[in-house]
Amino acid sequence: MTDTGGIVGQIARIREAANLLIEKELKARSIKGIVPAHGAALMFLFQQKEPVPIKAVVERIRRVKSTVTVMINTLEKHGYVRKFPCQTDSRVIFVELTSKGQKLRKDFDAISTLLRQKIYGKMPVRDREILIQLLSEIEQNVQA
Amino acid sequence: MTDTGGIVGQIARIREAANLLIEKELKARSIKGIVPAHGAALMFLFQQKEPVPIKAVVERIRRVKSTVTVMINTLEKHGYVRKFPCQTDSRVIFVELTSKGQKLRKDFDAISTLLRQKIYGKMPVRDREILIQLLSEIEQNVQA
DNA sequence: TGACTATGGTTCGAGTACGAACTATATTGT
DNA sequence: ACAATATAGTTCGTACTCGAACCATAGTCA
Repeated sequence: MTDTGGIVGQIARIREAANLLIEKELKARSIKGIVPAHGAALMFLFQQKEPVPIKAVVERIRRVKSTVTVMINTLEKHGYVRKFPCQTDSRVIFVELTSKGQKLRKDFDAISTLLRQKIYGKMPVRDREILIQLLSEIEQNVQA
Repeated sequence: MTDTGGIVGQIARIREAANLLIEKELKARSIKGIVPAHGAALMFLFQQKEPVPIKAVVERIRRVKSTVTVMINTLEKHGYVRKFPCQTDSRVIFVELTSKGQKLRKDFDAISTLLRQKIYGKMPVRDREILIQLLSEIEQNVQA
């Protein structure tokens, strides 16, 4: 976030404001122990029918495995997920949502929707499409 | 970062890629102990002719004072800034760049320019303006 | 089979980040 | 002048995040 005036600063500010809004909504719903950083992991777990290895989470959420280890532990400590070792390969540990974790789903969907509504406001659909398109372009550029 | 597919996820990814690029450039220049998060504080200090109270940094960089305290300490430990107490009001601590800190300026400007070039790539100026405009719009929306 | 390597997770150290509690010094109001 | 309050910074506890080192276990290959 080097250029306060530039586009990178702008993007950083938007992201922070979005996170703030998410935190506010979580608090409003009395959801304890969850922060925006958990979003990607929970989203991924919502989609799973079966327990998944921690490795699978690592691959999906673009975080280093040491980060995922402690994140899963935090989630476990708060009772949202459960961990247990794989029987056939004792190196792997499976994770799954508890019923308490499953219950987060509706709130997450609601918060996502709310966030999108708030962020776009009254922006016409045409402009939204243009914005997404231009963002895709710079996403490609910056990752290349 | 709840919606991986949505605009918030996209923005989060762009920001992360930008930070990665900054870190890569810092490493390429053998600059040690500096991370993207320091950017805003350094940028602010570059603009000052005189030492400034820590309070001033807090107000500028949108970080809580406890965060700034430790950040300044880290910067000090690495020799980029110096701290000393105010003579007239002994509650306040002044900060200023050391000569080592001053030397970062050119690198920061260079990295900022590089980042902007990379992020925009070959995008026409007209599109850049539209993008900034639309981002300003959602920045307003999300902060409201 | 037995050594070497690859893989899955955890641990550690350092840094960002926050909020709450705390210290010390100023300022204000009576 | 003194009590109450405001202000400036620090400290503490918790969590994310990374990279490096570390442990097991699994797989390979000679």
